Amino acid sequence: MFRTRFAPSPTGYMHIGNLRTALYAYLLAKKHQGVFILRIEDTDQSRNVPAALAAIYNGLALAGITYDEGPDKDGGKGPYVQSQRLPIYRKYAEELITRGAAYYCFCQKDDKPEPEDQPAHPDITRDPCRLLTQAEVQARFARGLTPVIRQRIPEGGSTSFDDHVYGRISIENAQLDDQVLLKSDGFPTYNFANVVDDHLMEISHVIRGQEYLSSTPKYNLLYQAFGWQIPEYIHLPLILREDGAKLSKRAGDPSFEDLVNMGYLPEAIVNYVALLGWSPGNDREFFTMQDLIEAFDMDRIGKSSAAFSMEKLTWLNGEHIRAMDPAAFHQAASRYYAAEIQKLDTEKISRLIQIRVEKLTDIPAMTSFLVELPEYSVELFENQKSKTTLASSAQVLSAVIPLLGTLESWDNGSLFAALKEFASAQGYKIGTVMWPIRTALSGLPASPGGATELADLLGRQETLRRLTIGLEKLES
RNA sequence: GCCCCCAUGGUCUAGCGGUUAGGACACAGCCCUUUCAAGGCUAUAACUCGGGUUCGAGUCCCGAUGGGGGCACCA
Repeated sequence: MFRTRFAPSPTGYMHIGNLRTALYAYLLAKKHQGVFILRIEDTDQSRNVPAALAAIYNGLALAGITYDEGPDKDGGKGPYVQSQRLPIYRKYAEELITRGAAYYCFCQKDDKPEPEDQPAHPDITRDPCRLLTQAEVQARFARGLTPVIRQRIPEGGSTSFDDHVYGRISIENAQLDDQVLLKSDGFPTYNFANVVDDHLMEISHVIRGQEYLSSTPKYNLLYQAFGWQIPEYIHLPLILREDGAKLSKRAGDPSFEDLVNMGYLPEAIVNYVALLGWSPGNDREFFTMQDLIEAFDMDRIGKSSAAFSMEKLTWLNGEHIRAMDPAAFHQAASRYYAAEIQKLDTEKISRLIQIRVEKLTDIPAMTSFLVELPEYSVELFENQKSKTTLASSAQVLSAVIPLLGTLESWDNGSLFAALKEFASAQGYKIGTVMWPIRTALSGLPASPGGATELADLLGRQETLRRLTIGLEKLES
């Protein structure tokens, strides 16, 4: 039975790296008809942000990642919030002491220099409390001191483990710190809570970032001390910025929610992120969540870190937008239409722009000309490819205004037919007729739709008004 | 500083001892076309460097270089 988990700490928002970790854990579970669990790791009281919990729930929901067990979905292995499991950690930490794999440490926090004060990290020095006798420990308790519980790392030797993506990793025990398992505030550290919970929640595959690679031996020592079965490890390569730096909110790198607000489709982001560190082994790049579940294979996760490319995401987003059902796209696009645009036929607009939109946030700028004709220069009427000049444009417009004024039906088909007929009757290349009209209607060098499509959208009255403005520009 | 990991075009990647080193993004050009986009085609662009092993290394081994990560009563 595959049981995987996503175990974020509620510190703010969903990073891209977190999203991918959650996604892979979800995909692996679903691929094997397993169970995906959400566990909240809120053991650092100083870092908890109340709203962050909501961000996690929203983020997962938005991404389409659904958990089978979690804080609000009891699967019999709860509670799924670590701050609600304090007695459990204490019990197991004390058990570790009896087993000789941990010890009480009465040193004060400030006894050791802060990491940043240490210019270069010295070799690991063992904590003096390691040697405390039972009696000495009792004496300190009697004085009212509250200790932390530290892991007792074996003196010599080395500890190894097998990682699904990185293979066998081996570290000298001398490199391993006697880390704190239970803090003086009674909360466990990540290092400990993780091991206890993964065991108790029967997690079969631990999926997490590569930053845990070198501390994993410490966790294994814990599993061994308890006599617990060690889970499969799947460490994921890091996601970097394109300049090679680490992705970080502080450096302005967007979170998952930020990207959604920037006009990216959650499914496109999920698709893109899935490809960062994993490859299906063929040339396929477009995946829905269902596709991913079917195609995902943990053996195909790569080892080297990947750079997050906004450009490629943007392209993939365009692919997803184009692949949308027109009705679905219209719905997604609707909230980006300005109030004045709503007076026009927005369904028609949606059909026109769907293949041209890369991000939903492109929509306002792409459509604003429909409401207000932009100020434009008369040179816009000159276009080499369409064989237009200021003179030809003036001729075309003056002839076309009366023609369209009396056209029987006003729709794209009729408009196109009428103008095409006009062009061939006058011996014009079709572009020579269409260009000045499109230009006068949009005031732009490029527009989402051709002359007749824009005319259809704007209606007869506005079309004639804009054509007249264009003609006046040409004649002045 | 010590330890761990990684290394194919600018970016994401395929490759798993014998390939004209494949695809995608981006870029440039052409075609299509009522502008743009989309689509189609073409071009430019890569195995970090040394040593081995082998008849034969992008692929295996060692080293160097470069990059990343870890070394908290943070996760």
